[in-house]
Amino acid sequence: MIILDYKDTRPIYEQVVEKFKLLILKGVIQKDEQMPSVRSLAVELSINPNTIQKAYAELERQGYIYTVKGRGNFISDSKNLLDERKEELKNRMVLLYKEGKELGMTKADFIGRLQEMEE
Amino acid sequence: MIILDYKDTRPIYEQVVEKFKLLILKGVIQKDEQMPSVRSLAVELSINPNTIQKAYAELERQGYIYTVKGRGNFISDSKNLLDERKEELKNRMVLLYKEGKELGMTKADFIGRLQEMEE
DNA sequence: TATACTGTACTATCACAACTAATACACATA
DNA sequence: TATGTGTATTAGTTGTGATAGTACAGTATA
Repeated sequence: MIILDYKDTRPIYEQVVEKFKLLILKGVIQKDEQMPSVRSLAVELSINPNTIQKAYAELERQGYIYTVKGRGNFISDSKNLLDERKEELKNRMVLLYKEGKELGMTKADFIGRLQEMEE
Repeated sequence: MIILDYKDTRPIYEQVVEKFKLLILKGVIQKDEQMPSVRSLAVELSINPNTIQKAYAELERQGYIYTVKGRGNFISDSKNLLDERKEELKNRMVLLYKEGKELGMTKADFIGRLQEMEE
């Protein structure tokens, strides 16, 4: 279901969180579907169950999944999460622009680069 | 000359590098001007000289400053560096856009947000 | 009820990075 | 020569990421 990148310098649990966030936001895994169990995913990825546990705890904290003790972890409703994520991306772009502005760049510099890409 | 943010989770030496890169690119410190000495800056920021040393080594590696043993660290010519930095910012924005595209966002979403800002 | 799944909690240990601390050495210059 | 530069080295502290092992509690089902 997910693949780890060992060249990536980020912590493993962060990668796991990131991958699942994408799968959930893109709708690949849907509302109330069951997540792989902590132990099975640990075996599949050849890492320690505690690391998966940490990733799941983070996903729950951020509202992406919910836990039912003794049964497993399940996907939350991601409608609002998707909108929040889109806002976050736009805000990060504004921060980039502000950084560029300090160096003498204009909106047109950024917009131009976007427009010259194929959609 | 610079101020550290202890709420920032990044390493101190990275913050020092970042702050000086901005000062140099913006022309606040100019070509051949002298950097504060490792020891004096360490005292000023109340951190260890080795940490400053690490930051300066990184700045030199990236071409922002040059070292004269026994005399001090001095600012390099930043003409090309500025252009490179602008390119880097535009590339980071492209990455943001690609991330958003996976979630169903369009160029217009990003461009719109930029345009509704006052210049 | 017994068994086998779930998640959760805790402790111990290892590795590594960031940072501090102290010291020593080499070069430049007034 | 004295003082201020950068550089190098070694040692120790702290925090984080990850592994390892164990134990416990809730759920489902044969």
